[in-house]
Amino acid sequence: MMTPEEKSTITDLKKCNFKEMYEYFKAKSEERKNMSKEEKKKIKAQNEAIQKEYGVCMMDGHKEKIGNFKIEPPGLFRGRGDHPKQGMLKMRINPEDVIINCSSDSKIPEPPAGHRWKKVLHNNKVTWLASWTENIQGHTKYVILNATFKLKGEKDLQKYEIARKLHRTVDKIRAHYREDWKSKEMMIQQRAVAMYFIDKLALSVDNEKEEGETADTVGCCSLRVEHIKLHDELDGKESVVEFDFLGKDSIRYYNTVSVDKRVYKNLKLFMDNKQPGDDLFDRLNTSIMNEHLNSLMKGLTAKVFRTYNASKTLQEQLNLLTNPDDPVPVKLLSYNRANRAVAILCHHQLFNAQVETLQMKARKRLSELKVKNNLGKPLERTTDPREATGKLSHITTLDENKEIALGTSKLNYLDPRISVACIQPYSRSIGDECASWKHISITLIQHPAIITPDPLEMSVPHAAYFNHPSSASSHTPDPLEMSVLHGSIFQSP
DNA sequence: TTGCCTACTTAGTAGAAGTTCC
DNA sequence: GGAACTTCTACTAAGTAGGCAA
Repeated sequence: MMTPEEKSTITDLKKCNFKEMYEYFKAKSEERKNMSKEEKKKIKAQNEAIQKEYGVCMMDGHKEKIGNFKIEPPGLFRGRGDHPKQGMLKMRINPEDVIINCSSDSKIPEPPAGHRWKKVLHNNKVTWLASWTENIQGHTKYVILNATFKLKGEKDLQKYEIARKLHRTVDKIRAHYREDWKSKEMMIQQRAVAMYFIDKLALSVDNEKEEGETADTVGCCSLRVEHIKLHDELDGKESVVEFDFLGKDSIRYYNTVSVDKRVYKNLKLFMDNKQPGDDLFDRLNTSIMNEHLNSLMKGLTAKVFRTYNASKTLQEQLNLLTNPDDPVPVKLLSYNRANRAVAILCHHQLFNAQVETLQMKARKRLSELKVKNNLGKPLERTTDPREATGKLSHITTLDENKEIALGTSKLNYLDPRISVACIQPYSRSIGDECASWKHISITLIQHPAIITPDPLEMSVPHAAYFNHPSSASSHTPDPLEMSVLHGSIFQSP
């Protein structure tokens, strides 16, 4: 930050020499690297003490970890993609900017000496503990609990239950929107085509955002004419739609899809007499869509289709790829491939310069190891699993996951019960080799729900599935008692 | 109907932390 | 024992969705 005097002196940053700063930070980083074991230990202990004092709270009588108890430090706003506010200064937050939310009978946290809080609330209808408004976009930021907290698991369970409810009625809903393609009313036609895209392609929904305030990204409802091209025929397929747009986080979505003839015809109509920058679905927005969805099924919103199709894909892939007799490494490879199919569906990407180098190395090692094996084929069952070693499976996974991020779907889209049901048979068949379920699941899958099979030991996000009283309902089989086909939770009720 | 606001949920990235290899 | 590799986690941006008021 510059003072007014500095601002009048420094008019062109290109003429500044930042070498000293650069050297300073380089030295700092070097210093960190060269720290002795004792110093590292000391810092770790200090951090743990801070975590112990500020990183926990009591909620409904449970001790819960707080996710982000440290306020965001000042710095340059990064933003993703071509963000108009990229590089703006994110100001320091002072206690005077912070609202505290806690029970009226609790001990109100002390502000730092010489300061006071903006406000202290006692709102027990929300989950946040403190909030402030950031200066870049004027958004409210929250101090919230860590993802492992009880309520989060319960809400997750609800989310997947709605997805399962959708499964039971999805045929009807699909038939309904197919019928609506023929509607005389333009809004209904547009709504039905958008639903088809959301369902078939797992596009995100997209709410309108203020122009010039954020990067120019779109979702299904805000697609513009310039984002799609129609081909009567392409590569031997008929009625092909070519999508090309920037979605959430400015990740490019490029896809060519052969669509239903009626949809193709509708799209032509929607694009008629429009400029490239015009809305494709000009009569549609997310609240129209969600209101309609809720009338078809209580609790249904557009994003549920993504959850449903993701979990359904996992289950289908697991059924297709796994065999109860597979050895553990092969099982793991199959699980990762199924997970990967979901990540592809949901378009979760990984861009990292390091990944490229890692992949190259992995591929090299893979070709050395693979000679007698056929593990390289994506999404196919391996024919001779016994030949697979854990190492080879691991490297194959790495190789196949180029630019595909698996974590997001694991965390937000995959019903953990499917994973539990899938590896359940293993806990019986592996026997003494892998001493415990715990060992298997930690090695196999870093899935929040199945770090350990013991519901009483679970301290992870989806734990509520198994240890909350309401989850004892008929929809939530005890993982230890499950005798369902591995991976099958989408069965008829 | 529209715009705005609040309160979550979903998302990718950097780098710390942990593990394996030589 | 340290370098190289790999995984995990903190961080925070960017979505979704509901509610409310003009």
